[in-house]
Amino acid sequence: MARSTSLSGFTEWLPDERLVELHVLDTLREVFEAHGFASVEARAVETIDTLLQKGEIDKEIYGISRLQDDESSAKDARLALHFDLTVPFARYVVENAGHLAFPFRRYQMQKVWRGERPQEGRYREFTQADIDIVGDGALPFRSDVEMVVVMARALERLPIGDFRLRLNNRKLSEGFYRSIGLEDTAAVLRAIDKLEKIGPEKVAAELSETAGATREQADAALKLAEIRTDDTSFVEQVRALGGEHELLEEGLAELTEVVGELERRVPGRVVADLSIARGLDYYTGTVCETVLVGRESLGSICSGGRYESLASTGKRSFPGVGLSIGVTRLVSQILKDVTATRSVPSAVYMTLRTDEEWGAAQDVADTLRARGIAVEVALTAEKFGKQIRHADRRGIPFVWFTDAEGNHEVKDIRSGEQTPADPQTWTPPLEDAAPRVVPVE
RNA sequence: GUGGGCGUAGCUCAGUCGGUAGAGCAUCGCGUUGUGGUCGCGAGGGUCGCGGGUUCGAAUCCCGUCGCUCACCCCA
Repeated sequence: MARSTSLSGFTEWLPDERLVELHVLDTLREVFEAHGFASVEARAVETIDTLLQKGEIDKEIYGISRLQDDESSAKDARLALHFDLTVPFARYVVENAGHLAFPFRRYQMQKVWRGERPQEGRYREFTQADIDIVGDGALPFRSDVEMVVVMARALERLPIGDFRLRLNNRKLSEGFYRSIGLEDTAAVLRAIDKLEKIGPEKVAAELSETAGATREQADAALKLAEIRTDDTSFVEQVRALGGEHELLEEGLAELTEVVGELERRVPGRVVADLSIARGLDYYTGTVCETVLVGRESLGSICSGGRYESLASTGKRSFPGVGLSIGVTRLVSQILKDVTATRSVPSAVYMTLRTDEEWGAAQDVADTLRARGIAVEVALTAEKFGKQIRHADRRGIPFVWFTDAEGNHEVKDIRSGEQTPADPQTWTPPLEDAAPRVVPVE
C-alpha cells in the first residue's frame, strides 16, 4: 500500500473545498476593509517567552528547532509557532508602535498551530481571521460596539445559516460577584464558564471549593448566569437580583449599548448571555462567543472581547478589543451545506483539433483572457469526446471548437447547445464567469 | 495525557470455522474509427497499516507498534 496517510488535524482541502474556503476569506476581507481595517501579517514564529506572556501556560505549543542543533544555537531564544493571532499582534504593536497611527484597526488572516488532540472542528493547524482595534493609552468603548457589529455583518455574508453572538460583559459579572461578597472573581468566572458543560450542581460545588462561596452566594451567581435575553431586558433581570457596585453599573451600561446597537444594525443575531465568561483569559469588559444555530456542540466559531492591556511597553499601554473567527472550523461545517459550482476557475475549455494548432488555440484563449474570461487549453489533441469529458469532469461550462477554416463554435456543456462564436465578443453568462458557492442540491 | 472504536483496491465497505482476496462506485478500453453524459461488454488496480509469534497454511488467532477516529481536557 505504502500510502502516506493524512496527518490528523492538518486539513488539506480538495480544490472545490478550497474554493469554499477562499470564498469565506474573500468575503471576510471585503467586509473588514469596508470598515477600514488594514491587513497585517505576522511571522509564524515567536519566541517561547513571548507566547507564554499572557499566562496561557498550558497551551500546547509547537516548538521549532533545527534538526541538526549544535551548542551555539542552544543559546538562542527558543522558538515556537504561534497558537493564536492576538499574542503575535500584541508583540507587533509594541515593536511597531512608532509607525502605527492609533487607534489602529487591523485584520489578520493566518494559520495558527495548537498541539491538541484533533476532533471534529478541532485542528492542529487552522486558519484564524481576526479583527482588533488597539488604542494608545485609551480606547473608546465605542470600539467594542463597532467590533461586534462588523463581525456580525461579516458572518451574515457567509453561507453559514443562522448564528448567535452571545455577549456578556466582565465588569457586569465581576461587579455583581463583588456586590454579593465574592472577591475571587477570576475563580467564579472560571466555574461559571463551565455551566453549560457540567450543569449548575457541579458549578455550585466548584464555586464553594475554589471561590469560597456560600450556598446563597453560589445560587446568586448561578441566577445571574441563567439570564439570557435577545434584547436589553436583561437589565431589569439583573436589577431584580439586587446587588450594587460601580463595576456592575458600568458593565450594565456597556452591555446595553452593545446589545442595543447590534440589535439595531444586525437584527436577530444577538443574545445577551450572562453565562459567557471566557475562562481565565485576559478579557476585562465585553466578551463574545458565537455559535451556529443547530450546531451548538461544535463550539464557538468566533469569539473575543475587550482587554484593557493587550500590550505594554514601559509607561505605554495599549488597550484593545478584538474578535477571532475560526475559519477552518467554519469551513469544515459549511462544506456539508454548500459546494463550489466547479473545481477549477476555467469558464472555457479550449479543444485542440491537431497538436500543431496548440499555439493558435492559445491565441484564441488569450483573446478571451484579455476580457477576463478564464480559459484552459487542451494539452493534446485527443478525440473530441475525451476533451469534452475532460471539461465535463471539472465542471467547466463551455467547450470551444475552432475548425480548419478558423471558424469558432462554443458549446454549453450542460445543454449540449453549440453555437458560432466570436472570440472578440463572446462572453459567458455572469453566473458562469467564475466558480460560485451554492447550496448542495 | 486518559479511555473506547477502527486500519482490506482511488472511495465506501464485504470477507463465514484459519485454506494465498471480493462487491459497488470511480478509472481505463471497446461498442460509437474525432462531439461527452445513458446503456452494454471488458480490463487494470491490493506487501490485507507495519513488525513479530502460533500454524502445514494467517486478512482471519496472539503480542507489539504506528496511524486514523470518537469522548474527556481545552479551545477557533
